[in-house]
Amino acid sequence: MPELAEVAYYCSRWNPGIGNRVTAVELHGQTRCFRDADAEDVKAVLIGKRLIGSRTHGKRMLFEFSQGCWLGVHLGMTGRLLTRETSVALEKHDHLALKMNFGWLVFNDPRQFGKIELFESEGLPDRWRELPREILSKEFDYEYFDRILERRSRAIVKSLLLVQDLFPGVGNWMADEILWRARIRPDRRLGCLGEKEQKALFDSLRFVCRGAMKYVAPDYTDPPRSWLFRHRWKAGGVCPKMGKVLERDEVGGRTTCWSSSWQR
DNA sequence: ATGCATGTTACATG
DNA sequence: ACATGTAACATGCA
Repeated sequence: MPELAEVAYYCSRWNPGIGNRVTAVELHGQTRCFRDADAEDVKAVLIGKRLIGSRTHGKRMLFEFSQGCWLGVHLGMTGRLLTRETSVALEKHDHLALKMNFGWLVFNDPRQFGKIELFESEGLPDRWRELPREILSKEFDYEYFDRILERRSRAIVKSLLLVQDLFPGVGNWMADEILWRARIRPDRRLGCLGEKEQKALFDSLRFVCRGAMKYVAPDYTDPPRSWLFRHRWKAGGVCPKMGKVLERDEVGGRTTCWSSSWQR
């Protein structure tokens, strides 16, 4: 589920913990979510620390704790963050739970494609110092975008949009939404895109990211019916522009939805 | 039972 | 070296 705006939403689910101290830690250290972290360290290090703040970058989240302690979270396919009241029991897929005075901060992930990381460093962890430009940042301008496309003429446009080092936060539904709005078929090669199409792709990329942050990030509200999003999964779903049944097939290894009469 | 899922990555292939 | 494709990861749902 979680792409750019969903990640921002889930990150904010832990806001109630900001300023509070971790009094206990429960975790399932043997699960895949701890493949890149020493579970015992996570437990030992976090107890007694105060949550200072959080940030996201694309699909990544970072929580800052006191004394130079940082918790990285990636939600994978089915991860989410939530809070639980102290009185309720933790659930099966609650792989990490931080106890605070008001309840638990919980990381839950049935499929375990998500990931927990622990960093101990004075300032921002190294991993977070050199990240690609964020799509909605001022530095992500057309010149930068053009340079990304320049040397990848053979790449399939949908696959390119999913590369996190280039377009941090874009996932499967956003990529389809972007291409639909730009009227470009997902299986096109970059090399055959015209100047106008490339410009449309850039505008659409920023539009979809901005819209996702506006609609989804605050409270997980779905985008409007004028977006492909609302139609893409329904059997017999129809293109909001053309009123014709949407196509669905695999492109670049991912299930892809597009409107063959609308996209060229 | 079968097929599929909004993610990432190691490995294979060209 | 580079670019793209595939399998694998683990679970739940229709």
